[in-house]
Amino acid sequence: MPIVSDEYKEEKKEKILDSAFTCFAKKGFETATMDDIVAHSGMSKGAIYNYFSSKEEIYLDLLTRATEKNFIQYNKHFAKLRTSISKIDYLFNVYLAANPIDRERLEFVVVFYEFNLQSSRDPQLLKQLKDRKKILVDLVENIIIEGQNRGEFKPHFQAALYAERFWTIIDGVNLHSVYEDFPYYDVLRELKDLYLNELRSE
Amino acid sequence: MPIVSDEYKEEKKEKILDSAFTCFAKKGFETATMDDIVAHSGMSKGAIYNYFSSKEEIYLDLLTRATEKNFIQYNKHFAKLRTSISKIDYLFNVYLAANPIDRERLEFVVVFYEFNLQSSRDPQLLKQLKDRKKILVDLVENIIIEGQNRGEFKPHFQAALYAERFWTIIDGVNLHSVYEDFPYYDVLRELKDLYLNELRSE
Amino acid sequence: MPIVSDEYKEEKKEKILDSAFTCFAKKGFETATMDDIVAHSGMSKGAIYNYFSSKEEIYLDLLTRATEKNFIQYNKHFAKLRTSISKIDYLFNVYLAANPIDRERLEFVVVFYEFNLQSSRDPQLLKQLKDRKKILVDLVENIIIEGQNRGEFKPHFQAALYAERFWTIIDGVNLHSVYEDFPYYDVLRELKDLYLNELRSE
Amino acid sequence: MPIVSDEYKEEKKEKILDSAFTCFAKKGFETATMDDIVAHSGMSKGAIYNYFSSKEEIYLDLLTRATEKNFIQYNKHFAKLRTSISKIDYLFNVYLAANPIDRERLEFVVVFYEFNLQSSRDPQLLKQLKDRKKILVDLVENIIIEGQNRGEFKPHFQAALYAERFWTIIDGVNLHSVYEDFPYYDVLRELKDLYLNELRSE
DNA sequence: CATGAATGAGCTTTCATTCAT
DNA sequence: CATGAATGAAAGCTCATTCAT
Repeated sequence: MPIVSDEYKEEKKEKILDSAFTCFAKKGFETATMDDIVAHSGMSKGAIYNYFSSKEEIYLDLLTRATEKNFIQYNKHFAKLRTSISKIDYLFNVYLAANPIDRERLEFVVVFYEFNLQSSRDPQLLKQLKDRKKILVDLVENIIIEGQNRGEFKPHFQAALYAERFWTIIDGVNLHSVYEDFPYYDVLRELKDLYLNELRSE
Repeated sequence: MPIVSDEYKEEKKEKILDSAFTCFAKKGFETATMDDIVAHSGMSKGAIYNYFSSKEEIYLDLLTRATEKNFIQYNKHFAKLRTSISKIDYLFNVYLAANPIDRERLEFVVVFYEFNLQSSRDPQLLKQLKDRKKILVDLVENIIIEGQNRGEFKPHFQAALYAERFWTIIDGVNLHSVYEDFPYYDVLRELKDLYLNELRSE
Repeated sequence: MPIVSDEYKEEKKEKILDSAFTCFAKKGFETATMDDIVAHSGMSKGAIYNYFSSKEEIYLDLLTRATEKNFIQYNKHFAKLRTSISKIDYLFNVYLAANPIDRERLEFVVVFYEFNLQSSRDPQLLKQLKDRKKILVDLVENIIIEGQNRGEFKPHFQAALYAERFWTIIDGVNLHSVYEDFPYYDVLRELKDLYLNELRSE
Repeated sequence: MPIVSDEYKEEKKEKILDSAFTCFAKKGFETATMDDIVAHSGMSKGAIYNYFSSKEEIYLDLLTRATEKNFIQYNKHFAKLRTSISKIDYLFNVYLAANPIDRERLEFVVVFYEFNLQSSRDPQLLKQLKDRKKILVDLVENIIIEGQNRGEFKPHFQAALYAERFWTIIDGVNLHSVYEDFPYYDVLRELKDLYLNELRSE
């Protein structure tokens, strides 16, 4: 008979993660302190350590959840779509719909890419990161293969490579969106058209 | 009346910057300590503070110089090239020639992009970064305009936008090279062909 | 009107003390945490605080009970013995019978002597410790006096001093048993013979 | 060309060790804090960490030095003595000369034995402790062998065992000296006479 | 009585920076 | 100019104790 429900605990965890995200976004992982998170969350230091055993664990959980959330969201939407082309189209549109100068989105991008870079120094983190990336690459790769089977896409393309290219483009554009006057929408729009035109069977 | 020559000073500065780069690359800016730099450079702590007034200043100088060095290198090479297309080709080749799994290159990439992301939090850094980026975008933009004037490239393309796209691609590919098994060469090769084919006048 | 019986309470207390002893033995008083005791006992933190008001109180109770237990055990056995010499003999034999490399015994020794040393810093603890020691010294002293009255022991010996010497020997040997290869049995045996030979009337 | 001399550094180290000893003696190793040592030494926290890399290292150095100091002192004095008996006599006298209620001596005893007990939990510490003990046992053992060769001592005694007994006695007496009214002098005196009488050849 | 989540003072340790030599 | 010992404000984390449920 637990004192509090699992929902209660999950809520607390999310509250901590929310505060942590805000702090990491504002200052970066290294620079943000546990005291920052304590102050922002309004919880006590001990309480936070009851839910996470280290600052790094918070960081990891944050990223894991973000990935999962996106993945679930994508798949959920794909269920409503018939053609493969509309799925790729949808993925591009997710990023095209984003407001490149939206503060919150930008913060997320920064925290997220910093994590990527940071992890290049830690084999354990890198492993996790690669797992995550594989999930996303596979997602696109499967759409492409499906599209090739359905005759929507050129059959001779290497699906895996083409999937890699998709995320390369997305990440390149995202990264550049930290520059205030980057023509995010125009560049991404063009790259999308290029991507889809090349892929489509004539 | 300075006691030591400017050359001497410049040499010392470069020695510090070299060590600092190695340390930042290995551990990241926050995690690398002044003691690391002291140990790697073989200089004393006081000596380093004679040339740079803070760890951050070292970081900034490092990035400024890196950009300048690249810019000078590019321009130097362009002088030998006649056609605009060969210049764009050269720029792509610089990155295609890079060994994506070379440790040192990867470390540079990581330090460099970390700096980009970090700067999103500091208006002063962002300003510097944007200046730097403008130099690089202008570099490509000018090549494109030149190529349009020479009839090498399609005339109706927006040169600025197309230049932005160039760096978006490069940065996207670079960023992904932290994943050990990223097909760096294949993805970049394809993106290059796509880029040039679209640009070229028929 | 207590809700639970005293037996119930005593049982719980002993359960806590058992766990606490194990934890103190394994890590030492300072290093062992209440969480360790909670984990080992399977009880809740609140429950433990219902029976003891602090970690220190647990420690004290533990030692008090250990002494009492020994004292009672000794006296119980003495009832069966006729001569004074056999009583001293018995006391030595208790320690000779101990396995010097037995993990549990060693842990008890360590916890016990740590407590002694710790108490030298706290007048209140020291008082308690001295009371305990007096009980043990008196125990031996009384045996010696008894033996002198019965003509078993040399009459001119100062019983109190000789009793002190007994425990000095025991504690010295115990303390050295933390060194793995200490010839515990041989040293104690010799010291016992010496002790008894000197004491015995010719 | 170091900024400060080695003597300067050694002095600082000793200053830290002195303060640390006082603090450990007053509160015990676990309870004494680095802030205590900082306050007592008058040095800054950083300065202390320039000389020792952790609280534990200070503790270890303290004990190592104490042992060495004693060992050197003993040997130095032995050089002046001719007979083996006078050497054993000297060793006993060192402890007989000690004032059992001297605060400083008592504190040293407590810190020292706490270290012994603590080390029973840490294989690395235990190793160090056993090395130290071997040195001291060997010291006495060699005197006894020497005395046997010279005809001063009974030839059939096991020197090693007899040396062990010596330190058992010393440690037993020392340990009991934490009880304020322990007849330290009388007990030790008796034990010394007993020890020497038995050892001496008739 | 039992529970275990919450508290927050306090711990060891780090490190950018200063400054006497 | 060079040196590296000294500084001390934080940092991440622990844990005895409390108390609402």
